[in-house]
Amino acid sequence: MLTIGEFSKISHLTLKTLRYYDEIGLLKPAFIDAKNNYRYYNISQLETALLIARLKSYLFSLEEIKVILANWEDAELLHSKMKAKQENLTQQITFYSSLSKKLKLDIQLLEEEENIMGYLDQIEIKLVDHLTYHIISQRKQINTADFLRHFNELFSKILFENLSPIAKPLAIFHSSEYEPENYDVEIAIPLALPTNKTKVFNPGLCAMATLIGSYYELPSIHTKLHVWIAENNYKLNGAPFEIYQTDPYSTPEESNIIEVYFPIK
Amino acid sequence: MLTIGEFSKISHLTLKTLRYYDEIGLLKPAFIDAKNNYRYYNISQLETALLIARLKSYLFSLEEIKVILANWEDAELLHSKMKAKQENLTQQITFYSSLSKKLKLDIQLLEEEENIMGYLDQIEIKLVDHLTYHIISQRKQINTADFLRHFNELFSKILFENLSPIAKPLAIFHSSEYEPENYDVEIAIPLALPTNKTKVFNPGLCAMATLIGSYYELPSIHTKLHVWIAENNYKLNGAPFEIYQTDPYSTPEESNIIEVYFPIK
DNA sequence: TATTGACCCTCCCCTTACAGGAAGCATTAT
DNA sequence: ATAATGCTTCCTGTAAGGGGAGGGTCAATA
Repeated sequence: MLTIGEFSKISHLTLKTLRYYDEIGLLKPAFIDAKNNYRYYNISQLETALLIARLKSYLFSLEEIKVILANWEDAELLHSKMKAKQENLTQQITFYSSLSKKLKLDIQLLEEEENIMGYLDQIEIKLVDHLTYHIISQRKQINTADFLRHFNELFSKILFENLSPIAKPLAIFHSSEYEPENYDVEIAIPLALPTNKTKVFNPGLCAMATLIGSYYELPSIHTKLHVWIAENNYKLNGAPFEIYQTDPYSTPEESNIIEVYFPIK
Repeated sequence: MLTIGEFSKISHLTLKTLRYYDEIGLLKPAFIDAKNNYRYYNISQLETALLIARLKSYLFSLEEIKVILANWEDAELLHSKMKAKQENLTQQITFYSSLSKKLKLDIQLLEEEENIMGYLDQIEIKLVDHLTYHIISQRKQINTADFLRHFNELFSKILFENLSPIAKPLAIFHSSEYEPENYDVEIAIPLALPTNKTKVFNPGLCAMATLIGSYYELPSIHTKLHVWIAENNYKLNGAPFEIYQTDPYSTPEESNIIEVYFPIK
């Protein structure tokens, strides 16, 4: 039997860590003296501690490690978890690599003594008096991560019912705040002929900017439009919407073209 | 002036986030109505929000971003921070890559139906009745991260005073628990002749195992030794120590050779 | 045997960057 | 007038412990 101090010394886990592992049930001491609450560990628990440390070094969470330990006999589980973790790691690596690239570009900009926010000045704004469309649409509260899925849902419906779109698809944003997991969005497709399922979409005068690239630049476009609207003494007049000029499903992220409209007066 | 909801919609920052940024002083609304505490933002603050989001995407902490914003005129500061962050990122990438490699090896082991802890069985333990040394030593509370630095300190002292080592350097561990930032370690070098600065080091009978590879395998060695000592009915008899057969400074981590000794009886 | 120093315990607060929700005003639309 | 939004503050929770306070225990020494 080892005291917690001895166990700590051998396993290279701090006292705090050992007590915490006890608390969350990851590594409970083999024996606890009832009268003074001293923790005592078995020699064999040292190997469990090693295993935990190894899994932790692979960035498993303690919760995951607990599950793995509880099913230690199940080699298949361990195997799949490790496979998943490696997949995870490679994703992290590609994520960091692309970040590193972007950062490098910004550093270059800085070294050429340009402002890193300079790209904002590249965004052009046009006034558009928009056409009237007959649209078929679905309005929903969605998670922004599932946006594409909902898009495709409507697409297949159109195809299935043999309706013919007359213009690119669009999305209208009704949310009154930014809530990425519960976004009030209306996905719509303009049709050539009005039916009992279509409605009229007539936003009137709009300020428009074109976004080329990843969706994550969207706040820049919105900001730019709002600054422009304020500077030119217009007022917002209805829900903003976007028209997708390229298929967001098959187009690589960086060459997406999205037109962003704000109805104004 | 924009209400918090409008600002949220444009900037794609949630209400929670905006209130939090206000709280920590990262992005304070331009105006707060004193009678109802409503927050109102300037249009120009949208660009600040964009900047914050951009820096955040580069994994700067909010605290770092605050510093950068406070010194926005200082282009040199921004440049150095970004350089540092990129250095940081490349380190992360190499770290994840090496992790991924190790993980891959373990997955292979699993697929060959071997236990991933099997390496423990490879560790051989020998009984050694150790020689007596005259050592010159320094005992200190150190941070394990600075271990090598302290080692070199003693080395240069030896060189400077023209003393001749007779055996490899060693370290004796007196800590009663594992405390990586405050580790009670005695670094020692055996000398040929006793002087008034040396003392006798005579650990007696020891169990010994050799660690080849990175320091982070040390808990395995300790565990193995303790299991062995318990199984063979010995008892610990003094502070464990390590003898460095290779120069930890110039040897690549994975081919380090360290002998780990536990005095026993 | 008394004491001292080492060792152990529990409990509470702190960390990051918010999310979730409750309870209660304020404003706006119908 | 009423209802629906919108805004506020306040509390709790997250992962994996670290830091420290305050107090009980153990083993070796005087």
